[in-house]
Amino acid sequence: MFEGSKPKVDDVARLAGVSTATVSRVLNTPERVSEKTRKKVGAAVEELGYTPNFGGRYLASQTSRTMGAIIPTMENAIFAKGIQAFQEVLADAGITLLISTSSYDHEQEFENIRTLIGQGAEGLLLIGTARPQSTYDFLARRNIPYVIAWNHRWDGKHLYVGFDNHAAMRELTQTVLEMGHKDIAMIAGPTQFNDRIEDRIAGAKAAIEEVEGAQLILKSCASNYSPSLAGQAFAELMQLNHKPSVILCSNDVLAVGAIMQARKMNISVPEDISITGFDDIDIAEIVTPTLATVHVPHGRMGQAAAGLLLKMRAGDTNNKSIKLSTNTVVRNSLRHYP
Amino acid sequence: MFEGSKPKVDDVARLAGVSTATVSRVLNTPERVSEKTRKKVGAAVEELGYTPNFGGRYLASQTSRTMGAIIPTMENAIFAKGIQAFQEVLADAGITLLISTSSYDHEQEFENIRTLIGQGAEGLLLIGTARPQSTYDFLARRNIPYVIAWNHRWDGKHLYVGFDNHAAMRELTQTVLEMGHKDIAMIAGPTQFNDRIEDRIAGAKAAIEEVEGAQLILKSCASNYSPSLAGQAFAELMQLNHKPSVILCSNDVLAVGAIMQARKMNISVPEDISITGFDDIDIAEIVTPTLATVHVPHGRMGQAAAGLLLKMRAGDTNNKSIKLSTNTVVRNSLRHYP
DNA sequence: TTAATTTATGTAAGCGATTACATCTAATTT
DNA sequence: AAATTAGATGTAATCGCTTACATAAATTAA
Repeated sequence: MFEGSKPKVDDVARLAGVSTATVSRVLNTPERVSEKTRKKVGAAVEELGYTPNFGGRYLASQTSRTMGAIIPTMENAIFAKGIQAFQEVLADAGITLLISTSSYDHEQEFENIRTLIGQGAEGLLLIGTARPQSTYDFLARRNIPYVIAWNHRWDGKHLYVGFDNHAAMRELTQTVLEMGHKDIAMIAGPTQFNDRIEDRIAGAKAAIEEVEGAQLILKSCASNYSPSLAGQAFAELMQLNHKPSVILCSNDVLAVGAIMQARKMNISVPEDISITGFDDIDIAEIVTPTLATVHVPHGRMGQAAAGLLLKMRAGDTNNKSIKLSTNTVVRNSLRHYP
Repeated sequence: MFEGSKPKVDDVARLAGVSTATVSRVLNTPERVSEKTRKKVGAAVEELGYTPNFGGRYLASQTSRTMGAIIPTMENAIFAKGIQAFQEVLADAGITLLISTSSYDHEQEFENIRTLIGQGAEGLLLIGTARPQSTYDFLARRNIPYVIAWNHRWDGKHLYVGFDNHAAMRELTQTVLEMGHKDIAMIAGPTQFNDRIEDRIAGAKAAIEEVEGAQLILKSCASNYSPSLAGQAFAELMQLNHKPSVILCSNDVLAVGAIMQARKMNISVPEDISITGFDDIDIAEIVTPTLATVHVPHGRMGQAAAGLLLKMRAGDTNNKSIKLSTNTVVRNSLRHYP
């Protein structure tokens, strides 16, 4: 009780009157130990409050039962649900998840990858594809299984567990076009470290090019998760002579920023202008008017990513990317034009 | 490049033509190595893409440079900002953060604690005080530094980095009372694993008892983070003969649930009824009407918790709890009565 | 009953790093 | 120039655990 130091296998072994090997077996392969000793050892473990030291275990067994996830930020709800689901599946399989955030920075992401690998991560969840080739080379050289989530491409370069941002945005845009909109603006954050946004922009463009007379005004926003910067972008769009009738935002956070700004400026949505988002996070249904957006199955994506990594960890080499479907959700922020 | 196996100190040492001890010194105490060898070793590390193995390092040095945080859930934005700040401070100090979620379950939290300690966590961030004594005993026996965040009590039992939920709720309630409300309802989630909610309820009661003729109807909600269950609780309150003029919700998520339900039922907030929340997360300003709530400095709390744990890790034993101040934010969902 | 097999347990060699201590070289002092 | 000291590097023990192999005990077969 007053011993600050942690009990070790030897302590447990001594108390239970067995060898350290037996203690280890009880912990790792209980079926190989007789009922009787199993109980003795169990009692000793309990009494001492023993927890195996990860370092020793990892070193000896060469397996860490650990995986890593690197997300751009936790502040944004976009990743929360997916990561939560990811973690739950791993926890059920007895795997600990290490999470770190890269702040949308390649160097920091690389540092995080190094650290996680050093910590013994047996698999990595990465968000999106945009990162230097050197990072991929590092991963390949080390032979670390990883999956790319939140996006899906057909390039066959990586294992994806995500959705087709291009197709999803294209579909949403088609819906918008069918409603009669021709003058379409888009507020999107930086694409430099964010392939998802890049694909969404391309998807919108593709849809618009198919319709005669429709045109896109692309307005960039300095951040992908700052409602106030999106509000600023909205305000600038409203100063144009030829105003758009709808604004597609690259995600829900920006869309909400735009809606809030519209309210401030006494511009009513959707009467004066329609606004759409992407992701369908909680706020999409909370904001007034409710936000038309693209629904993304975040939970299922996290689960699928975990499942895939677990399979890879088990040695399964014949794995395929998983494409999840999204769907356009029309809500009050979007209406027919005129 | 094609070697799947990870390079080890020996590999680096061989390539650089030095001993493993020197490689280790370059990595950990570079000032003890001559400029020349430092460069040689650095080049070798670079060429091999070497990352020290955590297990070996931890075992030998007895220091993991790792801390753990256990939060009830990630789905709820309530913890995101604080944890993000916590992680940033740790990362700056070169400490890796391990995060796991307990789903508001004591057993699972205990399991997580064991795992994190096994992983070498040198400090733990826990949310709130409500957990079995046995968990605290375990922590004490192992001599693991921990801080309790998201709450602050004067009992001197733990190191807190948080705010006084009781006082904060009391202050909000006083504001409500000063606006003339007498019939006050409160929607609160389960208190069983959640001391913060318990304190908030007590705080509201304390304020109400001070005012003659004021009374509290406590309506419990089966979850602390389900807007729809809060909506249900709201609907039930609306069936009372003697309806309250204001509903205090134990957090913003529940408050938003109540507001949404009110809208569905064609009850207007705040004309027909006022609603308040707690936490001041993003949605408080997004929802219509904007939500009156208690502002909590989540970011500063995370930073302070990290700072405190770092100090404890450095051996500083004379640490004190940190109480952060909150403030009542009156917004449109709350108005004078009548 | 003895031999063969199965099952349970123990012994001891690593796993990959760090670090106390020893050694060697170079710089400084006397 | 010899003696002392400081600085750089190497040698080898060590951290806590797992596991291949060896051994002992229990069971089954012959």
